[in-house]
Amino acid sequence: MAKQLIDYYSHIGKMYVATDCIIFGFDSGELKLLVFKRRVEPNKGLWSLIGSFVEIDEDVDKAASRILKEITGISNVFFEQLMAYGKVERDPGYRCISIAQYALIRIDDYDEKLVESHGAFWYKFEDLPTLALDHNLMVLDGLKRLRRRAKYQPIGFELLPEKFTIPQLQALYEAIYQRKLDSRNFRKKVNSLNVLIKLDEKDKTSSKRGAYLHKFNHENYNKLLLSGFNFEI
Amino acid sequence: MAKQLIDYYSHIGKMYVATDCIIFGFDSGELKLLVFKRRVEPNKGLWSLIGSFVEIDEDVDKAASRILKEITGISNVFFEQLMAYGKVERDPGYRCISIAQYALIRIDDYDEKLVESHGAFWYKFEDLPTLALDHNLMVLDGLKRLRRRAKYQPIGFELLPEKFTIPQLQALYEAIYQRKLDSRNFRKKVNSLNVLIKLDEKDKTSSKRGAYLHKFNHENYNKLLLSGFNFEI
DNA sequence: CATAATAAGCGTATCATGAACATTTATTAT
DNA sequence: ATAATAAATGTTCATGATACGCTTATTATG
Repeated sequence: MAKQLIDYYSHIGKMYVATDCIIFGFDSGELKLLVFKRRVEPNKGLWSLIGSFVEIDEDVDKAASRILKEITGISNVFFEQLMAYGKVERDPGYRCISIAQYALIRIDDYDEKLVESHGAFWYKFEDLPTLALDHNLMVLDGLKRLRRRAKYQPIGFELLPEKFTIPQLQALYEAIYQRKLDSRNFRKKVNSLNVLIKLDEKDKTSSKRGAYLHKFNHENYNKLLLSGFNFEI
Repeated sequence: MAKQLIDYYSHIGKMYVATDCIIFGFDSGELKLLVFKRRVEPNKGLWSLIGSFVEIDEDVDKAASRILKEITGISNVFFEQLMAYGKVERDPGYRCISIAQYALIRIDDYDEKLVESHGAFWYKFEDLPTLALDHNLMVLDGLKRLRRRAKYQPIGFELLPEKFTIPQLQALYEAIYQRKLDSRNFRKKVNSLNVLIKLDEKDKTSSKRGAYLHKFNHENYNKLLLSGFNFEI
């Protein structure tokens, strides 16, 4: 059988396989994206998504975990595969397909020193420069997916700190959708989901009155997921 | 620069890259899937999705087109990438990642002889056997995607012949969602979209009275897509 | 030729959900 | 004491989803 395998596979070309991470963060009311200066050709010196080749004995998703851990210091970052990018000419160096992943991180969680030491930078989403290879396309596709997902799962919660206020949550959704939302309707929708636990603490950084902090109720959230809900806003 | 490229890439393992097609069809009220008997190890003889390795100078989506053309004889089949499957152990032969695509074909369109000559077979979706490698997982993921997509685009139309009746369309959606739909509400919804052209012909194969045949209005459909509609049923 | 049988086709009432919109409240700074 | 600021809350209206029963066109049959 081993012989037959070799015969069958041997005329086929092998390729490089990479995975690139579209890392979304949220900070001071702005949606941000983590990028770094590419250190290798092609496109050396250009801003680029953070990625790596997939090792021959490594699962693709493990490779993404590894990259995310390396650059942010966090080991359980929320990420999910977007799709594979497989045009022949996408990388002018060698034939290389890339599997894009999009990740959401709580911007207060990450290890700032570590990020800086890799020459990485949180770019405001709107000001994003031209990125290496087909990375701008990946980012656009990633944002579309983030928007679509945010409608069916309160996925945005992943981008906020452990404790957060309703106005902060609203600002996040406004950043994701790039439009203003009505605060009364937003509150109503969020509360109707029963996935927030109101705490007795207030956050007074943005108003005199202060806004109540909330925690995420993971148990109710999981129940909700199973029953197939809708977070259209 | 060439030298540097080689230095950089040379320590990385290359892999086989394949693409596998989840081909949905619809026939006599049943959702079906096109599979064939695998002719190579590993899993030789098992039913399998139809796939192929991606050539070194071939785009991934071109490879999928090629496969679909080869097996069905149709050259503009609707298909879309699902995602990449990249577990190390997914193929016990060699390290090989696969990019799954899901395709929808009008079952009356395809070239029956050609399909048979490849040893392919339209399996009823519910009766699907164990497939090779991780193909059952791909199929499940593909169905989920099909269902999700069918809510936002009348994607199901792709699975019907040029001319079809409303009851046929309803049966298709019932097959996709595996539940009965109310015919009055279904009609109302479909008609409100203004994407069907009612013809003067009737199809009498399933009733004495006969049901009016309809065509798909591509122009209105494209307008609708742009305005971002919703086909939730 | 009359009648039975069958699926196609249509309309209405009710309910749930999203959208629009203004005022009061808690707190701090002056 | 007052002004300033953002947080918090409730109601109405429109739209779309769901539930539900009756009529119609046609063929087969006795």
